[in-house]
Amino acid sequence: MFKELNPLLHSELRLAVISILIGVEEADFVFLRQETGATAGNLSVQLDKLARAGYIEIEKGFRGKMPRTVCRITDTGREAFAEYVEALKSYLQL
Amino acid sequence: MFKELNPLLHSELRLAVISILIGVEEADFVFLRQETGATAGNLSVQLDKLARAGYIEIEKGFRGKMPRTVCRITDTGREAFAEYVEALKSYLQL
DNA sequence: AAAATTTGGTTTATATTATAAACTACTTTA
DNA sequence: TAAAGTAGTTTATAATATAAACCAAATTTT
Repeated sequence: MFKELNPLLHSELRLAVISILIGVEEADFVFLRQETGATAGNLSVQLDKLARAGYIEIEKGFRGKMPRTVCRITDTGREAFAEYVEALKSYLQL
Repeated sequence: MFKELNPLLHSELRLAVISILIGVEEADFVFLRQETGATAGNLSVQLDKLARAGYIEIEKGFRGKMPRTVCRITDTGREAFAEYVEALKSYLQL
């Protein structure tokens, strides 16, 4: 009846991050922070969880002299998101 | 950009319960347990949270000699669910 | 050129949540 | 009448989300 909701995606902030990354080539920490309104600490933790799950790739570099963390969604992440949306539909009758 | 997700509804089991109750006149504890696959303890706790929020009504009675807990969604609950679904759409681009 | 502030984060502590395990009270069956 | 089942509740524990505190380097201010 109800499909299981991937707990890694069933989280407001992580879902927002994935939702952003789905639509763009890449996004950096500052941008994600602005778009989601999250605190830096929270964002840092949640990005790490997504990366450990293999749903996103995180690349740390520099823009000029300032550190810059760039995120990209992976194929695994894209798949997981699609499944999550399918599962949700069983709850929302969309 | 992203709408806030009502944390009371953004929970797998509570969402399943509301999803069931949206579609029926009423449902009892045993039925909800079967449909959701939840443990009795978990269901009991989550039903209580939904009731305290005014999202469902709980009526305790008897069927013959056995206790029977019947649940019904309220207008408040229906509204909250509709808003939750709308909010979700901002994450899922549905 | 120090000192203070800002930027871009990470780590750690805390509060909340979800969940299962343990328990209660009563009923049915052997 | 003892054992097992039914219908739940309460409590303990583990997992989670989140913010607060922190850090290092860069930039700005005085």
